[in-house]
Parts: sequence; structure tokens; C-alpha cells
Amino acid sequence: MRGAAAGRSAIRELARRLDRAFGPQGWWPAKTPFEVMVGAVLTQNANWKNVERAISNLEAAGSLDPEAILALSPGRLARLVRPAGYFRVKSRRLRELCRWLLERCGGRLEEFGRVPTPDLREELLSVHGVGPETADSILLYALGRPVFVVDAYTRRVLSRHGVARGDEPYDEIRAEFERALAGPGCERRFNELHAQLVELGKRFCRPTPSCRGCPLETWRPASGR
DNA sequence: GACCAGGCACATC
DNA sequence: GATGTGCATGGT
Repeated sequence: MRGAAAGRSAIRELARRLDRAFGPQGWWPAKTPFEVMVGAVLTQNANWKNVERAISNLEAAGSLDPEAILALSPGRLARLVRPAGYFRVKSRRLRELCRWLLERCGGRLEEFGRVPTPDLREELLSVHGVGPETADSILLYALGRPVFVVDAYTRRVLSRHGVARGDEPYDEIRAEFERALAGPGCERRFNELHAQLVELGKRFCRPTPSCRGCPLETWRPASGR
């Protein structure tokens, strides 16, 4: 990151502008916290539309809970999640996550209530197939913990607007956002800002940029020096 | 037909 | 610690 104080004030300004431009996004689109967890695995490097198809398949099969997923044969589970891509890998990751959930809390997420967020994060990261972004999506969107989710869009936006290089370590970027937006009810801000960054990324801040009409079209945060 | 999408694990240097 | 590669579908 660039100068820390300048970085944090740039992040706050970014949040203000995106909130003004896009408003509340209503993430995560799921009926239950467990469905959020499933979506977090299935969306790894995948288009969300394809993830929705896979989740619909699971729902239609009556398999949108941990026991039911583990009761499916590996081949059957792989066929159900096929539209989300990497289906062999992802079906295995889903099973790992379900196995952990059942062992850890019998599938009752409320039992995580007392576990400190950093400890829960470490536990999630120890599950095969759960990396930083998946763990943080689960913590924020399924469990309501104050954790900022860094994704490829976040890095691209930071890089395009000179807030950071964009290739900094995951936890460095996450910590900077969390410090910038810390405070009571900050999980709400983390939730909206991440969703708004994705919206910005999909519509404007694409690999080949289409900046016409972008709410950040002329935004160049001050260097702070 | 190439490129892209709400990553992660693993091998190698 | 950095960099490269396999994993795979469906939309643009």
C-alpha cells in the first residue's frame, strides 16, 4: 500500500463514492447462511450466473444442507455442481466444508456465536479448499462478522486509481480496509463496499476498462505527500 | 476462438 | 516469498 494514512482516507472516499453511485446491494443473495457458504466455494473463479445454476441443482435435489451433501455420491455431487465449473475440485471442497461443519458444530452455525473472529478465520482457513477470500466471504456474509473481503475487483480498482499497486498480500489489503472503515456496525459497510466494488468491476472496471459513465471516471485520490 | 468470471492448492525455484 | 500451473463451465 502507499502511505498508510493516505491509503485509508482514499478508501473512505472510495466507499462514499460507491455508496452514492450504487446504494445498498442486498448481498449475499441466498436464503440461508449455509447457502452462502456453498456459494462462497462455488463462486471461486466462476461467473455468478453459473453458480446460481449449481445451487438450484442442489436445491432441486433436496441437498442444500451439510448432511444431504455428504449423503450424495461424489459423482452425483459433481454432476449437480457442474455448471459452476471445476466441478471435480469444487465437489470435493464442498464435502470438506460440510464435514468440518458437522464435526465442529453439528451444522448449527449459531454455535459459533462465542468464537472470536480471528480464531474462526483460522479454523476456516484450515479447511481444504477454503482460502482467504472464501473464508472472509463466509465470515462476513454468512456469519455477520466484521471482516472485509478482498477480491480481484478490489485489487483492480485500487491499482487503476493509484491507491495501491494491487498485488500486495491479501491480508495487507484487508487490514487496510478494516482500519479505514472500522467502527460500530462496520460489518454493514464491509458488506456494501465489497458488493459495490464487484458491481463497479462488472460494469466498468473490467480487464479492458470501459470508463464511460463510471462513477470513478475522474477519481484520482490525493497522494497524501 | 479468445477472453473472462465474486480462487485455491501444489510444485518449483 | 514469488511465480507458474491445473482445475472447467458458460457468457460475451
